[in-house]
Amino acid sequence: MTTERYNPREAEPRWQKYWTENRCFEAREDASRPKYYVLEMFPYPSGRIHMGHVRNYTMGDVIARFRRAMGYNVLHPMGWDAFGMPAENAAIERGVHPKAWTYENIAAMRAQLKNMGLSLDWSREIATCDPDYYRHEQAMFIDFLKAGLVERKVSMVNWDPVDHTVLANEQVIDGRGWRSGALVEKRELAQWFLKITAYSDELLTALDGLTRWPEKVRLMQKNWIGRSEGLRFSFALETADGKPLDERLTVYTTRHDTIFGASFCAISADHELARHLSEKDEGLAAFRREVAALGTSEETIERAEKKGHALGLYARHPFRKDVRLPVYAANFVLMGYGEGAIFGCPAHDQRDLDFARKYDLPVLPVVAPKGTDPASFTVGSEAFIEKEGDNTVLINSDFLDGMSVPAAKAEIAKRMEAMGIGERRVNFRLRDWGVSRQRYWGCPIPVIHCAACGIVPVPKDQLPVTLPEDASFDKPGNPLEHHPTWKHVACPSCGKPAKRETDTFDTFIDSSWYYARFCSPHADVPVTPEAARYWMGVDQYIGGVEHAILHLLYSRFYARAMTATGYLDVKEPFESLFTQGMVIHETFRTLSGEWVLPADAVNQDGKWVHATTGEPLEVGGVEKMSKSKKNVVDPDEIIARFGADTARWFMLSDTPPERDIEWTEAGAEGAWRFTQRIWRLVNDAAAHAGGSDA
RNA sequence: GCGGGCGUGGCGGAACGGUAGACGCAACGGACUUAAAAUCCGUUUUCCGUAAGGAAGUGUGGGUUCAAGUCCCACCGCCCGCACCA
Repeated sequence: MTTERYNPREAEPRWQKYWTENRCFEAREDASRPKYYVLEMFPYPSGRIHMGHVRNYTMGDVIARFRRAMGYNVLHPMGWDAFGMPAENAAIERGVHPKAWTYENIAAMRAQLKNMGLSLDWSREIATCDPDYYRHEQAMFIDFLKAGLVERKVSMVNWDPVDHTVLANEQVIDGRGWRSGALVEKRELAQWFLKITAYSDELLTALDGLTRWPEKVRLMQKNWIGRSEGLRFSFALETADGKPLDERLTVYTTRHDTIFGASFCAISADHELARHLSEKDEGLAAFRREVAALGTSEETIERAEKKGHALGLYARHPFRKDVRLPVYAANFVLMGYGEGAIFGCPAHDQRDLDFARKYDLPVLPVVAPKGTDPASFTVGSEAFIEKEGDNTVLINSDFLDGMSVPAAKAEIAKRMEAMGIGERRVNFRLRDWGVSRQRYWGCPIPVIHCAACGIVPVPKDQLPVTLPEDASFDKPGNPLEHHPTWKHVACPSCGKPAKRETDTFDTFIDSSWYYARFCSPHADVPVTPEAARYWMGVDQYIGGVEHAILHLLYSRFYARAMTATGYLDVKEPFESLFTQGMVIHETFRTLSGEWVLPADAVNQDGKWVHATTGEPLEVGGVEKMSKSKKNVVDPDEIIARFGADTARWFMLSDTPPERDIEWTEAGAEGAWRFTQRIWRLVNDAAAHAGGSDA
């Protein structure tokens, strides 16, 4: 029995040094051994690692070590998702250059990760803000452009009139810019889009093949893509006094069975027809402005009352000669979905019902439970929506009477197709991916706008288009736009003065292909075919569920786009996905509501008080670690006190990896004792075996 | 509103329809120590009982079954995602 104790402060650096010096974790392609690619979502270099990183990277590390022990050739790389707003905010607030800020943070975090004893291949480290990384992103974008996977179009954006920039939906709080506090406007802006919708169907159906992904994530993506089967058809239009118009009104519906219950049509305020008519109708123009001012945040949508503005036009009912439907511009019709126009059937759609009650439109039920007397079946303030399994039939619907809903849909579709006014159509909720950002700290979009030649891609031999270092951040708006010289270039096509695109890419692009770059991080192509063939796809991907849709969907699209342009030959980048739970911790606050560090809370006779002020404290919930709630625990402190192995052991042993883990002082101490026990066990066994090599 | 998930000791959590609470943490008792830490041994679902033992018990209420934490129905609570998508 030894009385020695394990000293991580001595042992951990010694082993970490050994691993580095002997390049223990550097991966090389080796066709004679089976490969295993384990990847954790790479971090944003905020400056310090947090407990979530510790948990995430420990899980990946254990898998990497396990697979190595099994004889696999393991690739386990690390890099930095290094472009983004916080670096630019630091520049605005503290005058630090985003590049300097970012690389300082990277250095600090790299040291922290090394202290964690992770078996990472640091020879493959990449940072997305490195021109040697983003030049490939630019080259691929140009090829995507040629392949028709990129589009420039005008779209509605959240515009901050004070900061002169587009804001993401998440940056709009209560209709105001999160930074400036200015009321956000909807504005039309020409933006670059990646045509992810070209893959809607495939991204959806291929989900079934991702059997090693969490069901939850697959379902979330499925709902996000949002496939619906319906009918697109058009109404003949006429004026109030019955004069027919040349143009027709095209709508999209999944409830064509309810056509006999239609009592109005509604178009989006942004619909072409509404724009056109508003030129001569000041009331309509005012209505459109009102809708635009409302913003797009969830709360405003929820609170907004259904409102419309009658256009003075009427749509002829396709099957009832005596019926015509008033056409409105309405605030609840979205331009981005379907045709931006609907027919309203109030009896069977709650929104349509609210609208009909407000404008006193007829409510005619056309679907009812089987056996109901059509004459006595009425709809009050709640629309009758049939649920799956309900036994319902069509009523008040001429030739559809008595049919089931699916039969009625089929009949209407058939008739409209025969009449040449409609067609069955599959619609998706998924939109194209707007990737333009009016920001400095991102990858420059490699195109040039020429008055004569239009949009001209930067020739590949002139890549990368690098960011100017001497940008200034003292004015609101895009520093690239303000830069005195950077944007002025000669057109690569005609040589005349032209203007460089000053928008940069959405940083989600950077993270949509980094997994491929890790296969050959120093190559002069995005990824070499040999390396990709050997290492791709990622055998185990690990990260937070908060990326279930955006990052993981974009990456799936990007792999397809790269495959379509010959850069890759893999459609699904991540063969197996694991989403780990969050790290949570107790919270405390004073009676006046200020958050207090858990370390400052002490329990006196069953009551919590502040350790130094003695102020009584309220116990808050156990919540995700966040600076604002002051319940973060710094991994560095834990590693300094107990060593990395203890922190790692606690993260793995306390709670199943997919669930939220509560960080507790007692749990950490328990993990520390356990680490000691293991060490003694091994040390004693070694002593008995006649040697000691701790 | 729509979709999904989860409710078991003080805590993390185990239980092919077959002894509920494995294993671990914490806590408590004991040993060792001048003392503490560490370590080792033991106790630990709740209630009654000195004990032997008994009773209750997996969010709530029903049901299926020889047998239910597990299967079915209804409800309650919490969490997550989407949300005026026609």
